[in-house]
Amino acid sequence: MNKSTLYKGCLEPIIMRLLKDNGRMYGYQITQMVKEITKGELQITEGALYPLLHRLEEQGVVETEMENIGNRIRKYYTLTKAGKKQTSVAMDELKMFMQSLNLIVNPKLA
Amino acid sequence: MNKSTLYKGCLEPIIMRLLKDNGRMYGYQITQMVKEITKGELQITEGALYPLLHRLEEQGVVETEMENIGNRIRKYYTLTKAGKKQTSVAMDELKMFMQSLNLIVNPKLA
DNA sequence: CGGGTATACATAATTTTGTTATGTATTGGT
DNA sequence: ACCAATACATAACAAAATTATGTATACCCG
Repeated sequence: MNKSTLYKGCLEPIIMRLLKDNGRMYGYQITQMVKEITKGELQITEGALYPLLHRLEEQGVVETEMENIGNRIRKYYTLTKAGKKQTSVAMDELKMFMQSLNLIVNPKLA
Repeated sequence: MNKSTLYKGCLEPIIMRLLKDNGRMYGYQITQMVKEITKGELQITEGALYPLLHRLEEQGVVETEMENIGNRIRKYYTLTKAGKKQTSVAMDELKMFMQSLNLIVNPKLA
């Protein structure tokens, strides 16, 4: 009965959205921002995030830059041009989905 | 790029919600009602629905009755008492999740 | 009357995707 | 010295959906 499983399927568009808004982000930063924005409701696990980011890179949705912060490495992700287009589409779909969810959860509005 | 994959993880609460609203439903009816309510946006596949219903029955969330319609059989599902309680919890979680999604997709409201 | 579509169930093989666990390594506070 | 936070990564596993398939009745159309 773990509520966190709800976002299965939505994780990808969520990440894409954050990247679109913030331009350039690294993985850990994404997990923290999601936690912050949702007041701790959504917690993205690293085991879900990193493989997803790698997949998006393979697909040409994002591109990466490494940056050294002191002796520590950060891997920054940015949406490619194609990735931005895909994000727009994904956002439309996500919004439609949210409306659909709403219609089901809130049938009185029908 | 199938938008339908978005509801992965939300299917169970969606079904529970419909059962709570409509009292007694059969599988095919559920697929049709979801399609109708969401104007064709959400299409639940049978391969996802039936195993889910069976799981819910095993877990004591729903109980079933067979009914003969002509020569055809319908299997009706109803929430058990425990199932109704779980549905309330699931709805709270789903609403929280929807709010979280909103915060991410609609950051301007922050 | 034959064929396609809708109704209505079910399940198996496969794929996708997330959880859990683990590993490495730096940084900073106490 | 030690623990928590930062920051990456990946492997083993589990859950849950897709896709494909199967069975069977009912109904409409040409």
